[in-house]
Amino acid sequence: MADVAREAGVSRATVSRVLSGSVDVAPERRDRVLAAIQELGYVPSSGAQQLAAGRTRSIGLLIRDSRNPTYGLLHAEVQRWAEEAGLEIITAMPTHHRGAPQEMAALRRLLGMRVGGLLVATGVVRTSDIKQFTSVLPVVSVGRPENDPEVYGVSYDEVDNATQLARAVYEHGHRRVAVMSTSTENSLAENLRGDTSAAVLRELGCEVTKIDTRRFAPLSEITATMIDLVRAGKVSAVMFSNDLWMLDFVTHARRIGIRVPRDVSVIGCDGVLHGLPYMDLASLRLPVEVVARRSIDVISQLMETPGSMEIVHETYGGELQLADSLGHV
Amino acid sequence: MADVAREAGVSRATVSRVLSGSVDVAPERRDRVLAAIQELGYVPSSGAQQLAAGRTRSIGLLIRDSRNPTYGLLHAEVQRWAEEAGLEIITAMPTHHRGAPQEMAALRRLLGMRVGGLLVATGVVRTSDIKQFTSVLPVVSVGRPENDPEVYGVSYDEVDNATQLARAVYEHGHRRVAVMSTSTENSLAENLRGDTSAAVLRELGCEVTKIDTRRFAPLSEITATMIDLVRAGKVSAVMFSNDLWMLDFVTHARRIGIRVPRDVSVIGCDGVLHGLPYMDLASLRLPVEVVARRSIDVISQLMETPGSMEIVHETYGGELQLADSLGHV
DNA sequence: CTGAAAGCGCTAACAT
DNA sequence: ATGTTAGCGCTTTCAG
Repeated sequence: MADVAREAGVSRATVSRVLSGSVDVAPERRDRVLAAIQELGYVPSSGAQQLAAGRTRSIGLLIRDSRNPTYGLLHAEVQRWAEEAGLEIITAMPTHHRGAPQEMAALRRLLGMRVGGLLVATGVVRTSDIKQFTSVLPVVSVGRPENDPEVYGVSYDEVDNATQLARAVYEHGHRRVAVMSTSTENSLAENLRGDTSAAVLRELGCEVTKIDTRRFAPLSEITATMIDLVRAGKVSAVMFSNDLWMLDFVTHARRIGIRVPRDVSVIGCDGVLHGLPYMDLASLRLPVEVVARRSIDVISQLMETPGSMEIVHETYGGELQLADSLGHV
Repeated sequence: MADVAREAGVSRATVSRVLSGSVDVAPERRDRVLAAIQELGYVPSSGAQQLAAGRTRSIGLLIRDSRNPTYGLLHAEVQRWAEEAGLEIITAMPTHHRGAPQEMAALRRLLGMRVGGLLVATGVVRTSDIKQFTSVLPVVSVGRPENDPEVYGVSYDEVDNATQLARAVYEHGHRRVAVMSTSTENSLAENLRGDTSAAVLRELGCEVTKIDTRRFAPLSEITATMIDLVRAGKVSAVMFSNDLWMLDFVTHARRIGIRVPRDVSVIGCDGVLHGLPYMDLASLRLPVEVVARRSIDVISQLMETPGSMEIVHETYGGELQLADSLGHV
C-alpha cells in the first residue's frame, strides 16, 4: 500500500479512502491512485483490513461435501444469493464421514477468520455444540431441523415432507412397507424424515419395517438389507431417506432381476438428482432454492442490525414428484 | 489473547508459542494456557496470524458452481486431499453465468486473503488473465486444458477422451453424427472435446454436423436444435459435450416420442452423474479423483519449496462407459 | 524456557 | 479534502 501511495504521490490514508470509496477524494488524485494500483497489481490484504476495521462482511458457511448433489445445489444457491446481497461467503467443507469433531474444527476455522455470521448446513453437528457461538455472532441452521430457541433456522419441513411421502405410499396401495431412517450421526434431517414416515404409516395401519442405519453405513449395506426384505416378500414398497440410497437400491436390484415397480415399489427424497424423471423414480423435491435465499435474507439482516429479528424457525415443505416407481394405485 | 495470557499468568508470547507448538513450553504452563483457552473460548484471529507471520498455509480454490455434479465431486475431492495434506482450502465460487470478469474478481478476493497458492478449476477464465499472478504464488490449472509454459496444469486428456468417444460412436456403426461443442466462453475443456471429436469422426469418413453453442446458451436451445436434426433424419447419433446436455435431450426426446437408441443414439461425457448406468446412457468417466489428488500434490510441493518443480502439464484420460444408448454395432 | 518490544498492512479518528 | 497517528491481534527476534 505504501508503494501505491508513493507512486501516486499521496498518503496511505488516501489510498485507503479510494479503496473503500466511503469518503470523497479529489477525482484527479483518485485516478492517480487507481492507476498506481493497476500498475503495481496491488491487492489489499483482507486480513489487515479486517484487523484494522474490526469487522467483516463475510459470512461463514459450514456445508456438507458436495458429492451429494443436493448439497452442491444448496452451496451454489447460497453463493448466488450472497453475491446478490453483496456478502462474501467463506466455505468450510469438512469431509463427510469424519463426523462432528471434524465439523467443529471447521467451524473454529471460520471463527478464526472472524466472519460476521455463520450458516450451518451440515447434518451432523449438534445445535448444542454451536450454541456457544450465538453470543458472538448470528448463527443460522440451514436445511436441518432446528428448534433451539437461541438459534435461527431456515429449513425443510421434514414432518410435512415425511407425511406427504408416507401418504403417497399408502395411497398407492402399499400396506407392508420398509422405511429407512438415517443415523442421527449422519443426518438429523434424514433421521427425522424416516421416523416420521414410519409413524405416519403405522398410524394408517401399515405394517412397517424400520431400518435404522449405522453411523456412516455404506450404501451397499442398506441396499443389501432392503433386497433381503424384498426377496423374503416382507414388503411391497421401500421408502428411502434420500434419493442416492434409492438409486443404489434400484441399480443393484435390477442387476439381480428384481424389477421396479413390478416386484417392489420405491420412493426417495430430495428430488435434486438429475434424471429422476427420466428414471421414473418417485421422490419429493426439497425447496433448496427458497431455503438458500431465506437463509441469506435472515443472516444479512442479522448482520446489518444484530438482534433486529426475533429467533425464527422457518420451514418449507417440498413437492411430491410421483413416478412409476411407486406402482399403480 | 491478552485475556488468555492473563488468565494463565503468562505473557502473550507464551500463549502464541503453545498455539503454534513450534517452541517448547514448560508442560505445566502449557496446560494452564490450554485451560484458559478452553475456558474463554478463545479462537485466534487467522487474519492477525497471517499478518504477523507473513504467510499462510491456505490455498485458494476458484471453482465453478456445484450445480454441475462434476464440479461438486471435484470440489469435495480437492477438499479431501487438501485436508489430508494439512492444507486449508479457501473456496471462491463465482456464479457460473457471470463470465470471466466475475471470475477475476473472485480470484482477487483470494489473493486478498494472501493464499499461498491458487487452484483454478473454472472453465471460463483465460490463462492469459491468471498469468500475472504466477510471479507471486504457484498457480495450477485444474481440470481444464492448459499449455501455457508458466502455469502448471493437472487436467483431463481431452484429446484422448474425445478420440475414445468418437471411435466408440464410429464403431457402433454411426456415419452421420451431430457433435456439440460448447462455447469457449462457457468451457474451454468442453470446447476442445467437441472440436476434437468432430475432427476424428471426419477423419474416419463420417458426415459430421457440428453444433457450436452460443455463450451461456440454455439447455433447451441445444436440445431443440438436436431434436430438429434427428427429426429431419440427418443424423443417427448425437455426441454431447457433457452428460447434462445429453440428459436434457433424452428427457425431452422421449416426451415427444423419439426413442433412444431406437430413433437416435447418444453419448455424453463426464460420467459423474448418478444413475447413468441405470439410465443406460453411454458416457466417459473423467478421472476427477486423480486430478484432484495430483493437483494437491503439485501445489503442496510448490508451496513447500517454490520452484522445486518444473512446470508440468499432466493429463489423465477417462474411461469409456458404454451403454445401450449408443445403439448396437 | 520466557518476556519485552517491534512490527505485519490496514482503517479511523483527529487534525489541518 | 488530505495527512498524521494510533492501534487492530498476532508472531518473532532479541535479551535474559
